[in-house]
Amino acid sequence: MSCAHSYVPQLRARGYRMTPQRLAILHVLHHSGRHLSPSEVYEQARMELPSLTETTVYRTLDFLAENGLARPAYMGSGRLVYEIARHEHHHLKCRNCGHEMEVQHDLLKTLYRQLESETGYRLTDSHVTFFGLCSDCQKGE
Amino acid sequence: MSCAHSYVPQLRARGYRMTPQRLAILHVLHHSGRHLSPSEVYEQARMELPSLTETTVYRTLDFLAENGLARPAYMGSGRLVYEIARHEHHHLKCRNCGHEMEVQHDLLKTLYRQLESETGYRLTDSHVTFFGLCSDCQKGE
DNA sequence: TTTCTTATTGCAACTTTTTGCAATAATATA
DNA sequence: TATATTATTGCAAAAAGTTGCAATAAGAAA
Repeated sequence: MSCAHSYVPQLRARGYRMTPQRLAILHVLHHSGRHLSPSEVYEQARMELPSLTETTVYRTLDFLAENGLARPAYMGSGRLVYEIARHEHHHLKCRNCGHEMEVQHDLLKTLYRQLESETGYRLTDSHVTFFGLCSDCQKGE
Repeated sequence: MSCAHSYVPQLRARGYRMTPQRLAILHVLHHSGRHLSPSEVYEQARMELPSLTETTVYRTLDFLAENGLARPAYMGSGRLVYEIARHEHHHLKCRNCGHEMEVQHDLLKTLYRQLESETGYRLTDSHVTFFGLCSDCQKGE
């Protein structure tokens, strides 16, 4: 029934369990394909699993992010949103119309290397969201 | 008394007013020199201005950020923290010991240009925080 | 100085997110 | 299949952050 079953092995491998709650939440993220806020996830997942609680949604999203199945992002609302994890990427969002596009992580590789050699840090991850005006909104100025 | 008076012209120029609340909050940010959470700002600013409310702290921090006097950052706690605005910069934080260092914005200039030419966007700003292991914590692995 | 305009604040109610803990249930093992 | 282990959930309460609106006060103008 739910394509979300395909995530079971990834959890098992780390010693975690698949549950109806996680299944429902993964299912919602997987099919939406876009960024969802915790309350959007809650509303949608509740249709499949009415007993689901908000507490569990918050904890599960955090858990999925921690384990690489979901990606958290700050998209400028001041609140964290989540999407299903695919390839590693970042976001570029228009301050005017809200249009979003993905920025491939490869574009940051050079910067990562540069930072590592300058600081001695070994980089593991980052929170990156760029803001600007998309080409359409630039015309309308 | 408060060095924060030096911020008055920046507000006036934009048609805003200086108030005891803003003065107290700017003073706290200015002297701490590090990232503070809204509740830390509240606690400290209240010593100067006991009548200050939390609502005002949230609104003022947002206002100062909006007007370039403070800089907001997501430092991995999931919550927004603020520091007084100096030059434009980003942050690099150790996932292990929490040590933070600044990343000069110049380092991102090339990336900005590259993004602009590839996407057609005109970049205005970004939320950027890098995470990794500092050199000390790498040794201890 | 006094008056006027409106930016700003405080209050109270509300929404969002987090936390501790006891109860539950997913899986390994017998 | 039954039992044991412990990851996971739900509940209730707390903490963090937001919003609408009437009252206040900063600064411009008279």
